Amino acid sequence: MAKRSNTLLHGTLDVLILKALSYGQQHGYGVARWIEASSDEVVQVEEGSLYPALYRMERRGWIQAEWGLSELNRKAKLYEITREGRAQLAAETEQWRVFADAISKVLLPAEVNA
Amino acid sequence: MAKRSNTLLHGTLDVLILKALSYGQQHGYGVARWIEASSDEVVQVEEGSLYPALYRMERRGWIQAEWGLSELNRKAKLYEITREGRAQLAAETEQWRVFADAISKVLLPAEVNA
DNA sequence: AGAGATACCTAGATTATCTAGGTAACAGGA
DNA sequence: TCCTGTTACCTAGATAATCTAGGTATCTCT
Repeated sequence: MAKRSNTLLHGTLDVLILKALSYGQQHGYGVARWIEASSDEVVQVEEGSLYPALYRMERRGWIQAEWGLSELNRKAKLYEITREGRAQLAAETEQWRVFADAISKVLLPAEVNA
Repeated sequence: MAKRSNTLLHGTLDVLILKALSYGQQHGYGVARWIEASSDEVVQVEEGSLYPALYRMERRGWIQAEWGLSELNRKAKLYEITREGRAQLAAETEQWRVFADAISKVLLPAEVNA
């Protein structure tokens, strides 16, 4: 709805993709839809960001791809998270937790609900 | 301590600077120290990021600078938040809240403490 | 005299994202 | 049959923020 040129997304797209794939094999398009849906459409995944991210992550060994068919029987590249990817997911999730807590503490000092 | 090449910081440095200045006039170096201290050293503010950010924000009218003296009586450029800066601070704080909530909901679905 | 802290500045590299295009196949309605 | 919308993938180039790695100058303390 709101057009958000998402500078905040920087650095979080990878971990979101890993999270999506942690629930099972999925193709890129599906990963994007999953992220948008489970963030209540707050995060918009542009395809020009998505596919380069998938290549990057495959190159780094966090995910693996194979050609197959989507649920709708269309040609699709199916991605799977690797063991290294799961380790990365855990590490980045923790990093996010620490970072988000820190920023929130600075920005929202009134809401002392930790 | 940990060297964090902070890709997560992307987009949040500006709002942290605005927050720092919302408490009163301050020089760049002091802003950096304040951000680090109040984030419990989680956020490290590199000077190569800080000063370009200050210029950027002054150019956008969010802050205003004048030369003066620091608490230690050294030459320092003192920054003040403008009316537009306060509006920006409010907007970006709200954006952060929405974004952080969304990401946390995706990454930490077990912690349903909202 | 030298080290360390304070305070500022900048060029260039890096890197992730977005813009704005493109292909192809299929479904459904007019 | 045509046309639109959806699914699914891809990429070149632009944009933008940060980091690296230097630099200057002043002051204090040993």
